[in-house]
Amino acid sequence: MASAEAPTPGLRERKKARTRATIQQHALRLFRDQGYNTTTVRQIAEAAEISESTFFRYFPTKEEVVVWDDLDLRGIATLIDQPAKLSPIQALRATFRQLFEGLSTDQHTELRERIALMMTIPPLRATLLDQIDASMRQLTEAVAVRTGRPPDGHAVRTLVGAVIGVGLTIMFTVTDDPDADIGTLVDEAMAQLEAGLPLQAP
Amino acid sequence: MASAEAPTPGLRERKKARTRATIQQHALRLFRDQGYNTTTVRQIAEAAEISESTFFRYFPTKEEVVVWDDLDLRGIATLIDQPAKLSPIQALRATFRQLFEGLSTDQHTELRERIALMMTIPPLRATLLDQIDASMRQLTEAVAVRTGRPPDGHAVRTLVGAVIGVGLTIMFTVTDDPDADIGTLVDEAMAQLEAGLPLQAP
Amino acid sequence: MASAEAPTPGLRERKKARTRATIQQHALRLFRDQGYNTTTVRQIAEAAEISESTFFRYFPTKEEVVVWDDLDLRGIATLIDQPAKLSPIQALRATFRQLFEGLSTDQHTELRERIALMMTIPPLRATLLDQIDASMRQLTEAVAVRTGRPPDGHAVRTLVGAVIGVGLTIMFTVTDDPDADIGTLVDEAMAQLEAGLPLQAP
Amino acid sequence: MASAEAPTPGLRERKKARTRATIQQHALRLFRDQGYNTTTVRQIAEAAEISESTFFRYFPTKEEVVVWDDLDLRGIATLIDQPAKLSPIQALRATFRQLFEGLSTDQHTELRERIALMMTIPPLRATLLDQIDASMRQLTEAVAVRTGRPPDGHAVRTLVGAVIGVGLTIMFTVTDDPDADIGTLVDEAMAQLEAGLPLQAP
DNA sequence: ACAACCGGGACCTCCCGTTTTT
DNA sequence: AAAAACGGGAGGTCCCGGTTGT
Repeated sequence: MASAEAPTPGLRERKKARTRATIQQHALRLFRDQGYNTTTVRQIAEAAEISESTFFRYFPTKEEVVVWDDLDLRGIATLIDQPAKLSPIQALRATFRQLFEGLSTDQHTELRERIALMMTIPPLRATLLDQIDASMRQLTEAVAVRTGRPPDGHAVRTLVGAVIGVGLTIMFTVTDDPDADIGTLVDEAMAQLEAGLPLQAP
Repeated sequence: MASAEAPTPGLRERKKARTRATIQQHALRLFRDQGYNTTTVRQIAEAAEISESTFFRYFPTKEEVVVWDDLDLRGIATLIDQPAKLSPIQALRATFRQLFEGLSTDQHTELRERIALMMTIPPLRATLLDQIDASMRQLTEAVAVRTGRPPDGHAVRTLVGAVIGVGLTIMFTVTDDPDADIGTLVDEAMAQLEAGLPLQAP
Repeated sequence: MASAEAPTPGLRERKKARTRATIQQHALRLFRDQGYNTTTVRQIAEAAEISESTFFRYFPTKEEVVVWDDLDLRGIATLIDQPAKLSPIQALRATFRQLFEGLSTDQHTELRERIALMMTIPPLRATLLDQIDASMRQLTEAVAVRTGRPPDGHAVRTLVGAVIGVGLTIMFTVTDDPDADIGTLVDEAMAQLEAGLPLQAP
Repeated sequence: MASAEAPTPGLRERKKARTRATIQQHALRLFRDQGYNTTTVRQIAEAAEISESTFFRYFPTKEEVVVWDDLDLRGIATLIDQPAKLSPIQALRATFRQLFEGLSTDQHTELRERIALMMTIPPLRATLLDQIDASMRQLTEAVAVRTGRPPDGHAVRTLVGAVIGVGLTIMFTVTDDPDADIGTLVDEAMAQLEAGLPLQAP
């Protein structure tokens, strides 16, 4: 199978994942309360009840604690599992829907906060291009596999570019309007892409 | 008066502006050569032949030295001039075609170099988000006007997002492959968008 | 008895010795390739395919991995085995000859590298005096036993001092000239000591 | 001119030199009292009443605080003045005798204290190798000149090594036994070297 | 006024002893 | 008994505000 991971990854792995999530939650809370630059790694470590060393074992830099995300990983796996008869955009739409439906309210809030931070804090904005680049590569590869086309073909790249672009739009929107629902925005946008971007002149 | 600025700002002001520009040039050169984080303020100060203290008199933080306002999109006027019967994507495609056809070889080369710079130099990457934001706003406004829809509607934003996204893809492509022709890439991508991103599963 | 070691130390002991040697070899290679301070214990452990904890079970500190040597131990045993009729210097010369003859080419190279490291890396230089001190005490004791003199007598100490001193000289020589053969240098120097340091004014 | 420096280097320079010396003194005192590894840079900084940053401005690493160029061997001139008919060892013995006879009681005490310091304080032990190296080179050169042999020949080097080695022995002895008379120890040891290290098996 | 200097603190890497999991 | 993980803390670089010297 494609996802060659044990279904229950062992106690160790689960604990690590939990610790990782805990650190991120405390960090985001502190960032929200008192700002990014004025929050020290030491404070995060104390809040998460770990040592500073452990923090850096989980996140190589302070920036990564905001940037890190396992949505990409899960997203790819979910995408692969979509029925083969769906078109790429349909498959992506289904994937996103599943991903966002699986989020609890807390996770949804956290996601929004991370987006807002990434769009707002200069050193984090600086890393956004890397994020985009990485996401594009993963998506391109997955779409190429689904459609049997070469991953460096223009058709695949253009489609992925459009998807990433609407994602960016939504990140701007969410940053401006904290009440917006990400899942809904994404689904509507994907529907529009699926329909061929119908927006005729009046 | 506060807002009363002299038309010729006086010798002292001009000298300050020149120093400011000098510092910025040296900083950007060093950033390009050896990266942002690995370039120290001391090195910038030495290159610009000033003291570290003086650096901080001109720029409150190291991050500020990167502010960059040169690039922007000129094409709104061309977009507005397109025949009203064209759909937004058709109008955009025509606009881009005219813009790139109007470029001399030198201009084309320069454009590619600027793109490669922006994608390559970390602090410029950091400002890319501002560029994207500004471009999105302008495009959104123009498309809203063309279509008579509200500029904050999701349909318009999604369309603009997709266009910007394929633009990003092309910037990545051009950076990787210096022989690619930007105009052709853009036109092909817009054609694909116009066709509704047809990419069915095999 | 303290000195009662089994002649064949048992499988477990032999395996430990082999692991110890493996760790040391990888460490020395890494030190040579990328420097002492810039080589981490983690890298050594990975190269030797053990865990960090295991590294510290075999060597209490990172420094010890360079300093450690079983030549001394074996040297004393070999010295004791020399015929009683040999003078101390003759016995030492025979001992050294046997020791160096027993070295493979690889061991010889490794010995030279360790010497060069110890002479070159500051924190290791710092431990050299301890090495010398320990060697002197062992040698003094052994020579005192052979000659039936008190180990704190000046005659014994002076002789041992001279031997250690020429050893130091050879270490300097080997560090400067990597092509020198340690065994030959030692044997020549011991011959000269045996002859009473004949070096008359012309 | 060789030393192209102003005779009075300005208040700033003098203050820097004083700070540098102060830091070094406090560091060495702490190293002696509580060991090198167990003394932190923070402690040194506090003792010298500076900040940690300032410490690292003066010394790039903790190790560097130990660089020490004060001690050196003055005796080459005396050695050269010895009658040409003396063998190298005889000449050295005469040289040492004259040097130690010329020492006042205070100078003798100070010499012993410096020896004890160098043997006791780890970072100074670390520099001992440099001292030995320098001494060896000077001695080698002088002996080579006296005997008309090449300074890189093994005979000369071995002889010098032996002399340095007995010197080391004596330094150990003096450190252990503060009542020993250095001059006497040196003279006896040189006599033994002169006699060809006679120490037969019983 | 401008350079040099200093202090304080954040970030991050590394070492190494201790605890937990397998 | 081996590994992995963790804790604690030192070393060392950098940023940036404030002070002192020229």
